This record gives sequence, structure tokens and C-alpha cells, in this order.
Amino acid sequence: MATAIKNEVVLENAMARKLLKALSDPLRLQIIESLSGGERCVCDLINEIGLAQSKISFHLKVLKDAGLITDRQAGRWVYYQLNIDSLNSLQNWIELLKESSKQRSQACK
Amino acid sequence: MATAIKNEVVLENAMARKLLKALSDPLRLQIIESLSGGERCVCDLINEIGLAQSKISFHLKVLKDAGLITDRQAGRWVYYQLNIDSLNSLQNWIELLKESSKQRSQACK
DNA sequence: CCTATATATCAAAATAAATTAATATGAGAA
DNA sequence: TTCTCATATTAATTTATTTTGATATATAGG
Repeated sequence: MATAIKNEVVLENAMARKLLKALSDPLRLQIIESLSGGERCVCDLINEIGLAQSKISFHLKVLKDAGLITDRQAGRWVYYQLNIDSLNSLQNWIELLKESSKQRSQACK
Repeated sequence: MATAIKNEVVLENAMARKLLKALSDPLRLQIIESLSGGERCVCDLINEIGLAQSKISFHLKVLKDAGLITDRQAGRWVYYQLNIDSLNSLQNWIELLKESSKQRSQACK
């Protein structure tokens, strides 16, 4: 449990920024929170969030491009799923930012 | 060390989004990275990053409004500093997102 | 085939954010 | 007080993002 191998990747800033921006939109965050409750098809999201289909599709694309979600087609439906690894990577990226800052304050004390 | 009290706060989504958006801009990220090397006055940032003063000031304001940095005036200079707590809070916010997702996958297995 | 349904894409319009250049503020020096 | 320097603010413009409504694509069922 504590030593589980994490499928994390060191994010480049550009990719981190893409993740951050994707998460920073209220609608997209709603989608992410819905997906944190499990896999959903687009129609589920439309019902749950109550917004135009093209709007949902647009934001799903942004989230997918950022790597925050993955999709899988099943017949006429497309199911989206939260990609936890991307969240791990983002946490890790923030950790590095913190560390580079800590390093300095140790040096000066 | 492991049990140090962290000055973390549970971020509301709106505040988290503000943080995320603030971090997602390339210029602001440059500023943040510069500040991770220690406190800087605006003039330092102007020199280091090489951009118009009003541009730097604008982005500093965005970062400050999001709580990512703090400032302190000393004479004619204003020194900005990275606020590590905000990064902790953001990590924590991501952790909660992950946990709400984990909860579900445990329930289904 | 033909139709209905689910989702994606596109172009135009609306909205939001960033840039620029100019001006304002406010502290210290003269 | 007056001048200069560091920083902030503002208004106008430019650029980026989101929304909207329409149409396209692709799958399944009849």
C-alpha cells in the first residue's frame, strides 16, 4: 500500500499548465467531480450537469487533451473516466515546486 | 518533521480554481519559479524575466489574489514571496479529489 | 437501406483575459 | 517642497476562450 508503484511521470511545465488550466474551469471541474464518482457516458453527464451537449463535448475534449480523462467507446456511447495518474503527476509537480523553494530556505538558515 | 503542523486549509472549489488558473499562465509560472528561489522585489522580476513593468505588476496581482504569493513593502520596494501554504492546500485539494474517486473503486471491487 | 440516437465538430457570436502605453501614487532623496 | 524612482492602476486594444446553434459522423435497430 505505502510502497505501491505509482504510474507517475515528471510533468513538464507546459503539460502541467495544461492540466491546471483544464481543471480551473467551473464546468470542467463539475465534470471531473462527476467522473470521480465513476465512469460516465456523455449522456449521463448531460443529464447530471444539465447543459448543452456540444458544451459538454467541448469541455470533455479539453479535459482529454490535458490527460485528465480517458475515453472508451461502446456501441453508440462513449464512456469517460477520470485518470488518477494525471492527478498524481500534478501533485508531484507541485511537490517539486515546493522542494525547490524549501532548498533555498534551508540554505539561508 | 513528519508530524509538523501544516497550515493547510480545505480549499473550496472556487478558491482552488483561482489557484489553478493563476498557476496555468506561462508568465505567472515564471514568476512563481523565480520566487521559489527566494523573495524578490518587482524590479528583480522585471530584470530576471525581462518584461514590461505593468505586465509583471498585473500578473503579481493575479497571483496575490489567488493567495499564491504575499508581499511586503520596504521603502520604495515591494518584495514578493511564494506562499507555500497555498501549494500545500492545492495538493490537499487534489488529494480529496483522488480520494473521492478511490472510495468508489473500492466499493465496486 | 432508412431511421433514430449518441456524440463530435464547426463557424459565428459572446465573453473573458492579457497586453500596451499612459498616467497615478507614494516613498525617499535633494 | 520638489524631484526621482519603484510600483500600481487604468483605459483601450488585442488575443484567447467559451458558448451557441447547426450540421456531420457513426452505430444500432428496424
